[in-house]
Amino acid sequence: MEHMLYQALACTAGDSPYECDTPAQKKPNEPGRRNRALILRVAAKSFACKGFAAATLSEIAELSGLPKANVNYYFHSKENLYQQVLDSVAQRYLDAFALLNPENPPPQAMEQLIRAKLEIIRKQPWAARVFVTEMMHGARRLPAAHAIRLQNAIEQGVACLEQWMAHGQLVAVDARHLLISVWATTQAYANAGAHLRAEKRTRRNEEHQEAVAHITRLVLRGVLAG
Amino acid sequence: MEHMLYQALACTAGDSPYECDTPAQKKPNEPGRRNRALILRVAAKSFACKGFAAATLSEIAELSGLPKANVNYYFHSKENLYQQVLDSVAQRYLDAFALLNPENPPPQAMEQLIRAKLEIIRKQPWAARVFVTEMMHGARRLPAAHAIRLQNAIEQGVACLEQWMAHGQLVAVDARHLLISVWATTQAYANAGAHLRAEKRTRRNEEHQEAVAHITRLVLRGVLAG
DNA sequence: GTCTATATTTTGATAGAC
DNA sequence: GTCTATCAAAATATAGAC
Repeated sequence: MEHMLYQALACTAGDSPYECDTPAQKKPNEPGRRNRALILRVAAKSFACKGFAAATLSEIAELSGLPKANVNYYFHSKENLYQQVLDSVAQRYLDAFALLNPENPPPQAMEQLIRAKLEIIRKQPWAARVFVTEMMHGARRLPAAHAIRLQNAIEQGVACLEQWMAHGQLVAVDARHLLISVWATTQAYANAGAHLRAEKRTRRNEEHQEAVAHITRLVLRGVLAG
Repeated sequence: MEHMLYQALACTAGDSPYECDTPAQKKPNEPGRRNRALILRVAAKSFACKGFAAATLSEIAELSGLPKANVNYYFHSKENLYQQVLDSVAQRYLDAFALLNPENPPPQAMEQLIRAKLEIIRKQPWAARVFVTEMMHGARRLPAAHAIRLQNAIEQGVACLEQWMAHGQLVAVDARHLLISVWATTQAYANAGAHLRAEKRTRRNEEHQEAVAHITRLVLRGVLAG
């Protein structure tokens, strides 16, 4: 049952005005190179806002300014396009969980985890939401390789928390619950902040730092030993 | 922007084996009475697992053991069926937020809120997940009356938290962040617990009490003054 | 590589017999 | 009220010209 934990680490929120994950970079390489990237960004936003089933290739093509058949030509199928969106953030999540390393002191490690997770959402808000929504629905479309690596990363994270508890560095609570709390809180905050997307970058950075501070304080005060 | 908060208070997780919200009660009233209830329960599960767009009336009808046209006859449209699922839990959520009352002492009030939220999920796990997923996607299908009442309930909750902080009963943090943390943590825990549904009821009650204790401890230790 | 036109499938909804 | 058969719309995917 432990291996089910990773499906529970998900939480998302409402849409917001159209703006893609990364600004369109105009590198006139091969002709299709730019189109692929463009479609991928538009698709991330579409899947994030509407979900896999409700999003349509027609709309993705239209918003990309390309004919519908072009999308199928580049990505072959809706399912594959979706999986490539997942691919574009999966590694970041693995790296984030890897921060829970028994070698590190708990307060810093957990703050780094929170910061890393918020950073993912700041850099790729739409793909990140697709990712957590996918986990939320059982991760059935997540390629098996990613799913297994994620399970391992999460189990290692739990083991790390339990080791800290055994060493008296954390209050002894259910490590799974604690990890869930951290995941859910960061994601929920990110979703609340997503509505502020239209504002200035400086404002967003302020919000971001504020969130790291608040979540870290809330979690660490609740669980730090001594 | 404050009124957007309620869209962020959402978090869900993976599916689990088929089992509906409430056991089928066999009251041979009017012929359609039982069918309506049956369809509603099956639909809640379907919408919860697949989302509005991916769920199909055909499958809902099949799982209900009824012909497809019967569903349309009872509920007229997919949209209306979905809204009736939302209706079946909306009031419980309003009641839960109402527990944040400045008259009450913060620790008890917040524990009651956590307990109430977990209780909703325990009684109507599928409808509850449909509800939070709906809020997560912008609450566009939530009937306007419900949406307005929810906004008010949430704003009153935030005001209550801020009043407690002003009186020094809570550490002064961003009240919105705090409410988000509580919502996200309870929902995430509930989702993690959803996988244990197949087990004995006693085990589930243990899990439930354990969750209330853990979440309350985590939140209150992090935020209680003094 | 790019795009127009189309085939195939699926779904929500209804018409009409019983 | 209940159910079979069907319609109309929409979406994925492909065929094939350029």
